[in-house]
Amino acid sequence: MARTEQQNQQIREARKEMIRVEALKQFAAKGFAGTRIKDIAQAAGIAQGLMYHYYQSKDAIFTDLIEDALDKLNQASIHVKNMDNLAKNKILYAIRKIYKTIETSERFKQTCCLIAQAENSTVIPVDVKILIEGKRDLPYEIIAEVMKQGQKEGSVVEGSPHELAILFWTSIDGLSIYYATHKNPGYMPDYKIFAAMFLKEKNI
Amino acid sequence: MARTEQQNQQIREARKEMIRVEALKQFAAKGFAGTRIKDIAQAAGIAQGLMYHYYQSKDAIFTDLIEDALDKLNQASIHVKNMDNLAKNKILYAIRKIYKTIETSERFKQTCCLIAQAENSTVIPVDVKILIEGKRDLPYEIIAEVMKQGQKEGSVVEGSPHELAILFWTSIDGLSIYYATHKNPGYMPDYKIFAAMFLKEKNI
DNA sequence: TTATATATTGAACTATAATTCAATATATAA
DNA sequence: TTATATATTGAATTATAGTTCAATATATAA
Repeated sequence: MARTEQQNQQIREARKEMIRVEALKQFAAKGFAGTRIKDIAQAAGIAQGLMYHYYQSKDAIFTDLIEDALDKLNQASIHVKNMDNLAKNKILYAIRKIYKTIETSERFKQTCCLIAQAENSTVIPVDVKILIEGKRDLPYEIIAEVMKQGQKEGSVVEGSPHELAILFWTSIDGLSIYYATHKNPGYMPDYKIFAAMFLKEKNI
Repeated sequence: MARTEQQNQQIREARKEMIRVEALKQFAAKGFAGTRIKDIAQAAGIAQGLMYHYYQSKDAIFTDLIEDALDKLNQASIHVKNMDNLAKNKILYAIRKIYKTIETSERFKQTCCLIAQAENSTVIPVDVKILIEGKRDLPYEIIAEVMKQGQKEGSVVEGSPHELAILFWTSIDGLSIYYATHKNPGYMPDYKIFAAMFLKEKNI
């Protein structure tokens, strides 16, 4: 016999993780169509053929990343939804958290960028389209609900909660794409400025 | 002899315009890497080979579109810069104009989306990179100047004018990408909500 | 040390997309 | 009508990228 099954599992998972890390970088920066398997393999320091020992196809890597990213985003959204607090504070918490994490975590920034690109792209694998179809709405719905709550509480500006949610997420998308591709800045603009779009009181 | 030179010129320009219209649609929806020459030709109703009678390469079509788009954006920015008015009004005018035009003109929406994608993509032809390098800054600079003017006049919120400009354009980018790829809505959220991010007074 | 299961490589293969080109169609000046 | 310059086609060619595979390396249980 050779290695135990457990050892192999461990190696397998470590390699897959390496591939995922590099693939995320590439997909976030270049989009699905613009990313080359060759480049991912090169960045991960392995032969191109080895990619297919761990992932069935380019589509499969992308699908894996997207599924993981959407799940994390949804989990975070649910966390905001379940907070026992004023809508105003939920909104401020969410924005601060997103801003802070984009600033401090390269991987999170790339993840935001990946989702933003995938949700707005028409040239992604059908599996991914279906995945997005099923998981995309929750963050929009939750933010819309929080906006509605805030309007009842008098802290959030007037307007369709759904439109406010679109404004919220599209602005986050735009920012994360910008900061994922522009190396220089590193720091994000003050989150309070962004929050002012939704909150009535300026003194936050 | 056959046709006069003038007649040929006319045909040539009409065909190029047809190609540009369809290419813009495709590039805006799929990005540079995700767009196929075959699809542009098909959409334009011509043989694939004919594309190369009018444009040297896929790169050349893209470059042509980007140059045109950047020039239009810069012209519009200069128009805002030269307005003899309070910063507050310049900002409101700019946002209202952009929102209104994204709403009413498919082509403008696609153009916004094209620029947003190109400026944030690392997989575009080098010529286009250079083009963007040279022409991208003006809209950012002009909005930053207007923000500074507004801060002096007391109408614009505190914070680095440059950061405010980034927030301005990345949010526009996010929105235009969203509305270019999601067919259903058609109408944009109220521009005043977006404007509230930058203006101190809520009663606009 | 040896046997063996799995990891790894790199070249071959296949699929897809960009580009070229020889052949043909077309419009108009003569 | 005819000659001819240019438009147009579609198939051939070339380039690029994804995938497969036979050969080889490696780690460890026995």
